[in-house]
Amino acid sequence: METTHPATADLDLGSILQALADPHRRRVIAELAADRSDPERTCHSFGLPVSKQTSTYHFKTLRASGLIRDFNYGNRKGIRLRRADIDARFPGLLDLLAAEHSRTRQRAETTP
Amino acid sequence: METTHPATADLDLGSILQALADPHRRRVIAELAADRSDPERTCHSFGLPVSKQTSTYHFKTLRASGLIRDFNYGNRKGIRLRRADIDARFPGLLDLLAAEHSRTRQRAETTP
DNA sequence: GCTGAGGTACGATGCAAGTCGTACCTCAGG
DNA sequence: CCTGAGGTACGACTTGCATCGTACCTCAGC
Repeated sequence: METTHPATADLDLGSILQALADPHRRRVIAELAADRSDPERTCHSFGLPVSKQTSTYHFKTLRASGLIRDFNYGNRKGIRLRRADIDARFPGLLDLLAAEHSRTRQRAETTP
Repeated sequence: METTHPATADLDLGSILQALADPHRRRVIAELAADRSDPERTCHSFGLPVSKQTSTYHFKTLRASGLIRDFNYGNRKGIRLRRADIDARFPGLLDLLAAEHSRTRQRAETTP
């Protein structure tokens, strides 16, 4: 089964902003954006407080918007941030999310 | 009647991204972001293809998210982009929207 | 070749968001 | 002091979105 990802030139700011409007999806992208090593991660490694089906839905939305690319290994799946593509089309966007992520973590540590 | 605007420190990226997820609102902010002279504009100067009530709703949403500030003159009203505040909290965000705005205009001129 | 973990497909549901109708407010200008 | 343009308040309606239940798929490892 081939998962379809939009081409770099087809990345649409509207779709991306709509994808980032959801707190869960924004958290995922912020976490990915903050890690400059861009590792391949699994869906459930983010610990989203939702069911499996909902998780699938969110990651599908992220893929359709072009923010992530996913790899299907059958019983496992890997996702990776499309950093180069996003930086090329929307420079600064990922920096914003990374900054927000570190600010959120800081607040979480300060007020336990 | 006092319209309440969030303080600069209270600007929330979630609210802002949600506000920018709507095409009409994004168009307004992109247009404002592209004009570096930051003029005070009226609501209907954007020519949104919606009714008066819906327009009120959208501008209220934009104000609540902290993207714009509005001034009530009774029978007239002015709105202005909170550029300094946004640049301070989310540097690069308005540049993204401005770039998108110019790209949209270019495409509109190329394919009439 | 079963089993189980990870993931998908389809459908249903509950709630929020965008839209508009009606009615009302506010001031500038005749 | 009317009138009209710009704007708001409240309520109703409709659509879309996030969520989950049930059922099914795919591969690794035993």
